Amino acid sequence: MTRKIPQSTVRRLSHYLRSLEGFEDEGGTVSSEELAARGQTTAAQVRKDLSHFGSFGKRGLGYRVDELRSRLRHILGIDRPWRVALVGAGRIGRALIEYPDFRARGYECVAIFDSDPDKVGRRLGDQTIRDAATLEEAMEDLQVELVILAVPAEAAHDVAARAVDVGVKGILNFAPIRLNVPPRIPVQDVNLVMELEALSFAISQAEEAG
Amino acid sequence: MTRKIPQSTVRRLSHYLRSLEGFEDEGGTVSSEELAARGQTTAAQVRKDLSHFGSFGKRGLGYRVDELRSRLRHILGIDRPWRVALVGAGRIGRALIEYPDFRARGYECVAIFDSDPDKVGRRLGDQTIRDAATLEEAMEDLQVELVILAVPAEAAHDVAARAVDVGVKGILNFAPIRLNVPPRIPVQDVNLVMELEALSFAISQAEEAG
DNA sequence: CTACATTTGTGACGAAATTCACAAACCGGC
DNA sequence: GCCGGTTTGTGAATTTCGTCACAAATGTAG
Repeated sequence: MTRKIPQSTVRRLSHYLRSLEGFEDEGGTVSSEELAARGQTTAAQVRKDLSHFGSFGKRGLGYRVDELRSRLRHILGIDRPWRVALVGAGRIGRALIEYPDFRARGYECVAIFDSDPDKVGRRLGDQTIRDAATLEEAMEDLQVELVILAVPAEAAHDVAARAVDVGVKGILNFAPIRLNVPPRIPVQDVNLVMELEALSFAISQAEEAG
Repeated sequence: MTRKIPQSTVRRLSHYLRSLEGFEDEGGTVSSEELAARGQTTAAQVRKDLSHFGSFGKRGLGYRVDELRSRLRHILGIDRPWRVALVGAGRIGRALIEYPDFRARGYECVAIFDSDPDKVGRRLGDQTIRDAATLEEAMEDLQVELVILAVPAEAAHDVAARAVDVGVKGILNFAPIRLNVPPRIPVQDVNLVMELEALSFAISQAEEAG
């Protein structure tokens, strides 16, 4: 029932959940048609996406909003808290950690590291910035599960390897390189330059065509 | 030769370019095999991706590094400067604008807007933050081509519509909603919550399987 | 209880992207 | 100039993803 799930399906699930959170009608139901309208997709796609994970939803009625919501949270793995560490207290790292939705969705920042001596010891959010040299010990103690990697490209491989060594389960990678970690460790790349380039590409294409 | 290009191809092109920039060997050549090794893909995929845009590269030899680099820049539309405006001078917008690669790649921030009176008039980077109410006039004067939209979800639709009205060509959207703009206007969504959820999903899946 | 109006879940189909495999092109050496 | 070793470019096969269409299930009205 739940084998190879397309990445695009996961992104849509996330989007469905976002739509459902805008719903106030607690006890109500929602049809695949309605979800599709909010999500730039089709009703069939919504049903197919959900069917990968079982069949909740009643024929003739639709999906119960509250149930679907908690199912999606479970599927996406956000029905439990995650212990997160930020490595690299630069602009991007800070922006993310102070992002209000971050904590609200169960991502709990339990440690922040940086290698810059000027930053070590200062506070950020409710954490004191630790020396990156103490990364292994601290991550093990604090049982960090997830690392947000926001360091320069040169340092990224090293940090990733060390984090994986002490049992981290996944990495959100802002460094513009492909990390070389064992395949069992999921890595999600976020690359703002790539997004900008995709945009300028699309514009250039549109100009040529039009 | 260059019709419907998959989004995944564009992302890979961007990645190839990043790899090539790490190359010092100016006059040298690189094979699809080598590019694939750096890019988490296959040699055939590299060749197929490039073949969408013509056939540069010499059989038996590979691709000339400097030529491929400039070709990719042209394809991605970054062989010319882009006039960019930032709307929303919050954490995310600031992080992006101060990102060193940003300007280095030809994205020139020519205006910053915010609706918060406390922020209007303050400086950010080399710009003074303008009142969002003056958006139309300023964008037209400054010939803004590209908008980075980093405002709360409630305001995003309105700002997007107004920007499109005064001739903006594309939008990099950080608001967690699907913008409702004419299809001729490319929109690139960046959604950090979605990335985190994709990551926790992948981890949960890996745990179930392993 | 029956007829009817909905809406899901899913197998069959079609489109799209990736991989395969190989002929054509190129270089260097002799 | 020709041969051998390489590597591209690309049609064809394969795999993956999205769409369609419809039977099965459910609620409602009478």
